[in-house]
Amino acid sequence: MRYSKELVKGSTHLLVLAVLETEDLYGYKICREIELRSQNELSMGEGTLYPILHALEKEDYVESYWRECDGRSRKYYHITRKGLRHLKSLKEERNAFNKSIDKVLNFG
Amino acid sequence: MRYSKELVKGSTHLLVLAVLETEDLYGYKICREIELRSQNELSMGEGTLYPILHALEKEDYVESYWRECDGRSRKYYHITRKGLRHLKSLKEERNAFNKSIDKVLNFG
DNA sequence: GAGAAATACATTGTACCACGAGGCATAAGA
DNA sequence: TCTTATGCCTCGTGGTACAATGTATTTCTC
Repeated sequence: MRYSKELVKGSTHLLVLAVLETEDLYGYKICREIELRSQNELSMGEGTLYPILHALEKEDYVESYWRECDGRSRKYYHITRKGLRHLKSLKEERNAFNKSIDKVLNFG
Repeated sequence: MRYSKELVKGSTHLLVLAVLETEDLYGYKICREIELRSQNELSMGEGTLYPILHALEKEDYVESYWRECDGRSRKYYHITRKGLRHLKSLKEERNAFNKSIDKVLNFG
């Protein structure tokens, strides 16, 4: 990513789930979608994305299925209801965390 | 901290420098100050803080000096001009990063 | 039609970093 | 006296983003 590796941590699952909230997508397309939405300010490598997708699937936050299209097989990911709840809680955690940081930064 | 370890990453140096911007403090007090300012929503362990202070000093973002007070020796840290510049850039990076995340979350 | 670039999946090894657990010592309060 | 708070520090662990690498297909360019 453009940002320090450490800042990015903790936001990757959030980003992936947020993109999948809109529509089912396959891995490669998720990377492109994150770049598109962030106007190329964020870009998640595939070496980062695929392990995340597998982890999310293992926890039943997403489901995968293969789909043939344009004579090409792609592995699509679909966010589950559990995943939607998780996404919501990740967003809330992010908001609360940012507020806490702001308290320290803008104290007094 | 109350928050997931990963969210916290990338914000620790920012927090420490932000606290030192106001006044010189020693390690133990920095921990307490972060708790105070965040109303106990953030709490940095000493095992986290001290390595950070040493790293910040190594990069000339802070300077340390020993001071005797109340019959007790404490190692105070002072933010340098270089440290102030670094703090400013960390704040800017944080703002930009949050905006980028928001773009992905609130797309379309 | 040949070669390059994009598409698409994935694994592995590395480096970094927050944190808990410990260690040591002194001062204050119960 | 004993516990708690203060105050410094180190080390081992686990988690995680990422680069590097591998494989295969399709599309674009010359």
